[in-house]
Amino acid sequence: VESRLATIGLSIPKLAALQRLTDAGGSMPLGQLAGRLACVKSNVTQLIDRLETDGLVQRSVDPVDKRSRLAILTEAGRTACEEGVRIQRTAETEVFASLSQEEASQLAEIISKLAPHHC
Amino acid sequence: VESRLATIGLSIPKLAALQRLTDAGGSMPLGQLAGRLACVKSNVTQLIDRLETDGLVQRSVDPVDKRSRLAILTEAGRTACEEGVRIQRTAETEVFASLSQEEASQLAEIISKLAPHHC
DNA sequence: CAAGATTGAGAAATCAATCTTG
DNA sequence: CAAGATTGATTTCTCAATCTTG
Repeated sequence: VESRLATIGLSIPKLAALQRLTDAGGSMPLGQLAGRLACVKSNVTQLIDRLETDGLVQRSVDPVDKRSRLAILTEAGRTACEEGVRIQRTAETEVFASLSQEEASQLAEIISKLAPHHC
Repeated sequence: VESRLATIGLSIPKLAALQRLTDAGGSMPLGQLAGRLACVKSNVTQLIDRLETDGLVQRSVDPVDKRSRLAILTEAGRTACEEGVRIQRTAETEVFASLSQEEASQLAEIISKLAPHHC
């Protein structure tokens, strides 16, 4: 997955951030993004630094609360996200093709018990 | 797991390296260690750098092949490994206690299909 | 030249400390 | 003061390039 994403300049953490922004309609405060990505705020600060360098995201002061910064998807960011998701889906399909439908259900049930906070 | 290991100055990668060295009787060439840890050689170089700083491992030239360096467990390294394994086992037992015996078997079967190379 | 290891650069993640704003 | 974000330091990991020895 990683090597294929790299061909379009993305990585798993970068794509995850772009997806959360897309889910939220294109922008989100950095703190909220940290919550969605299940990581620490300083991590998001640096991740957005890199995405901003890539031209996929822009920062802007939150008009409502001036302490907060919004991460905003650019047009290039939107495009990269769509292409990244396509690559990701293809790779996932290949990996899980080795499981039967019943095994997939069992796995889902087991994961929900091992990691209840992520479901 | 990580926070508990941190109380004795270890981390998951550090403990993994100490365990592989213990398995091998106390010493191993760095390249071979990289194979066992399923990572790249440069990664092991740095990991052993830190373990050497901690006094848990020592480097030595391989008498057989002078290109190769051996990572050798110190007494402190052996002790830290034992204590780390104890901490790890306790934590794992707690996590998997939420699964039934049948679910544990199903998980083992599923993992063997998803990651055949690691079994 | 190959194989073992190291170095340098960069991505990713965490923590503690700090700065700004509410 | 508390909340949002950033900075600096450290760990971990990868890759490409290099050095040494076989």
